[in-house]
Amino acid sequence: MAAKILVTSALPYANGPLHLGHMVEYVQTDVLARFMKSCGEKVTYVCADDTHGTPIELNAAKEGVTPEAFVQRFFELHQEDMKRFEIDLDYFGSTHYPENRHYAELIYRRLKEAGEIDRREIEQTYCETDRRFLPDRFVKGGCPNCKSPEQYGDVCEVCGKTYAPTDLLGPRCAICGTPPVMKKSTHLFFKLSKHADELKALLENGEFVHGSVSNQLKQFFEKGLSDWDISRDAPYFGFEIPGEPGKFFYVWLDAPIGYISTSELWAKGPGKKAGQGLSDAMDFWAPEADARIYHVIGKDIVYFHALFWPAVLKHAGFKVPSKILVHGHLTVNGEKMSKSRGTFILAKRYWETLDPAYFRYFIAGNLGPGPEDLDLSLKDFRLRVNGELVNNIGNLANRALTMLAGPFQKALAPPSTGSGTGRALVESALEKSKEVRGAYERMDFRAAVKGIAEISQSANQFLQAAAPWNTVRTDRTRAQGDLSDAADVVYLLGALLQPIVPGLCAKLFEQLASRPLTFEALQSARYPLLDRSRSIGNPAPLIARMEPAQVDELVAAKVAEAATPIRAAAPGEIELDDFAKVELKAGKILAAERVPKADKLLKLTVDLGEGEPRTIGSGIAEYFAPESLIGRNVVVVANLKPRTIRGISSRGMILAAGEGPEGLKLIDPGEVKPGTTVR
RNA sequence: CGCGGGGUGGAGCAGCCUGGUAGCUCGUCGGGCUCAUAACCCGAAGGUCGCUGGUUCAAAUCCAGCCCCCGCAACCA
Repeated sequence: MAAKILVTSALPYANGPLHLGHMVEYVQTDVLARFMKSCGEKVTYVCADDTHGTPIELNAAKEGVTPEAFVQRFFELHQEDMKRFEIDLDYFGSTHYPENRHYAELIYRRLKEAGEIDRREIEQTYCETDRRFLPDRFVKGGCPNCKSPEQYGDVCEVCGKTYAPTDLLGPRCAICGTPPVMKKSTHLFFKLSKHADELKALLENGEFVHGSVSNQLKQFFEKGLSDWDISRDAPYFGFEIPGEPGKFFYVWLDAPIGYISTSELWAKGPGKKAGQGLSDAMDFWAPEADARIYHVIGKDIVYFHALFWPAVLKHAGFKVPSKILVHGHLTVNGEKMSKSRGTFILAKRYWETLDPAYFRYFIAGNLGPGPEDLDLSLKDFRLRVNGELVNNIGNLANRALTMLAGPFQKALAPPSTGSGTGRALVESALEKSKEVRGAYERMDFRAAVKGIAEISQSANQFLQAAAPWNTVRTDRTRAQGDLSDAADVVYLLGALLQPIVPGLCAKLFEQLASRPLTFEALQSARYPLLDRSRSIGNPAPLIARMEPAQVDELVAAKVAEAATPIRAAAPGEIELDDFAKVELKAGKILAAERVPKADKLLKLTVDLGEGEPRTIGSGIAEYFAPESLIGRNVVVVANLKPRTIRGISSRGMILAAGEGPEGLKLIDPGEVKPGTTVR
């Protein structure tokens, strides 16, 4: 192993709160970092907020605050969530810190000196009203391929065709609606295309990424790598490029540089651990540094981390990461997290409702070494965590320790005084713990958890066979010996589980009145593990069972929350006049059809007695078959400001009641003439 | 013919590289036990390993073809 290890999680974008999908990544990284620390490695785990780019700049402007102030709010929230989930970060920084500017400029300068930067004039869409160049996603128009309206400038969501924003039919600025013009601008490019061969070689190296990820990346080489545009024109929230007034570093250039600047802030900061003697980031990042760098990321950003990033680092004279650990995305109840289903679970909502130890255990228990998605099926979640962590492991500790505490006044027995099989139990558990360690080492946490659960089960079986609750009446020495051997296994489990559920293990060690057992100590550990001349502490249940109602609250709470914006927008009481502003009319649905590629949206044609029927978009496709709606009488908010949703110009809103998957009921005014005012 | 991942008892997964009794956890059913968090332990039922064909003494495993699901793109007035 190298002298130092730097572990990172991907930097969360500072324009929203964290959700459970983010937490999967931080849990995974944290388990890895804690495991390596337990092995005695010098590990530093850093993360930071990613603060730059057009979306943040625009969102801040929308709220009338500076981007700095906008970003600061999430900086606090993100750290709170991390802390609640027991993510043991050594440092949490920001890509807007001066240190990050320093490294962004340094890397740029070195790339430039090495001849890696190309200057090219390109033509881009530009909005004269907003006086800004428009990123692809900020231009809307008709798809040049299938003619679907209201598509973004990079890809058609209906037919899947990719194109340039200039190809759009009737393009408009997504911010103000003005048709953009083409305008020339000089941009800076990193000559990525030169480096295809060395990147290919990097991917072939089996350690860098998981096999299925390198397979996925191979397609980029087949298409040929393009040079990478690393500059953006003002206005932009980011760092201005030295010597290039009005040009800023593209957010994806300076975001990963946050890994470097944050590691430096850790090295120099007050949070620095004693005795590690680092002066700055180059102790990790110099090519010759005796260090390993691990990035943990989601599968959505592999392209940046496995291609651009190593090439930039290498040619700027930095160390290339040792490994990119890619995880899949989190689904809830088998589906993508969804706000309308209430399964878009914010981290805060979770920790307000449930102990993060459950989540950490479950996620670790499902994370393999590859980038597969993992599902938080709420029922499985409860059953599995209750069954393994609470009933098997937690109860093992409790049954062994309470009996030692009672009849034996917390005294442990000398080794090998039990029924004779206890020593074998501990020794086989120690043997098994090597497999667990191996699973951790190859980052297969699922296999590690499985091994841990098996050890716990074997100890439960041992107790069941030894039955100290019987032998205590006939052979106290034997009973105490057996219980002490079981306590040894509990102690071992504490070491094995510590990376996953650190808080619970801290309690466990306290109950054993023993110092935390580490993987490092385990290397040379032999029976007996506990100092048998000592007494244990006060046993108590380590973790409570999850009740169905608690788990349901995760989702139920979210359904209420999703509805909140509507309620919050309204004052507690309204005047009659306010209500009078709402024009409710009875309508009859004449036609209903699905909107391609939108699984929640139906396009309805509704007769409101106006001669011309209206088109109304409604997010009810999950609840109603289009055919079943035809002819239905509904209540429509008729004077709602028109809005375009996925290419449909929606003029009105259908009223319906009901929450969750059980169903949604349309409000039916009965058989009245379309256009009748509802009052 | 875009690319990648996957299809194994009700659920989630392992096994496949290096062919040879199909395994684990949860759930279900039955029994045991009672120290412990209404728990713990044991046993049973349940699978033509997506389909078709091929190689082989032998295929979940190797080969060919096909089918299906998921992601790379979103939506929720």
